[in-house]
Amino acid sequence: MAYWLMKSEPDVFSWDCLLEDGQNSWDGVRNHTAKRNMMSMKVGDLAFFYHSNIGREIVGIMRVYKEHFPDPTDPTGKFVCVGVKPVKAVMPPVTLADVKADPKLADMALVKQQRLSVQPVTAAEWAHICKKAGIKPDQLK
DNA sequence: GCCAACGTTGGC
DNA sequence: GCCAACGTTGGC
Repeated sequence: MAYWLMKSEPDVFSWDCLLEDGQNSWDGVRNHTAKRNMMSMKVGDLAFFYHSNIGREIVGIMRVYKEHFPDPTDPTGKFVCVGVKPVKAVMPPVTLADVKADPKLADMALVKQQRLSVQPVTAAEWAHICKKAGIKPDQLK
């Protein structure tokens, strides 16, 4: 069981779009580190949905329901995507400013590797953010 | 809109 | 294989 954080610009694909669709293929990633992370994902892993650029905040939690497969939007066939489903909204959202202001979260890739769009989250970071957001582990079943 | 960080490309 | 040039991401 691993934890992740995945970024999307909300004017391209938002948390509300995911809710509306019920599920989504996380395609369009063109970075090899992000690709490696997606290839490590297992069914049942949980991920924060982060709105980059506009909002700059964690707005939801989703679950991996389909492990990596070739990204249909990649003509070179080099990149992969995973299937995700929404689990729970993070409301109010946990903002980037919140994360930066919290010493326990200072080492998050979100802060240290600004441009990485699919990144691992440690169990401690995951638990801490959920606690901030008032989300209990049994709400993520 | 600016620009820092950083990934990629291509000449050598 | 190095590195300068260039493109993209994403915070501010």
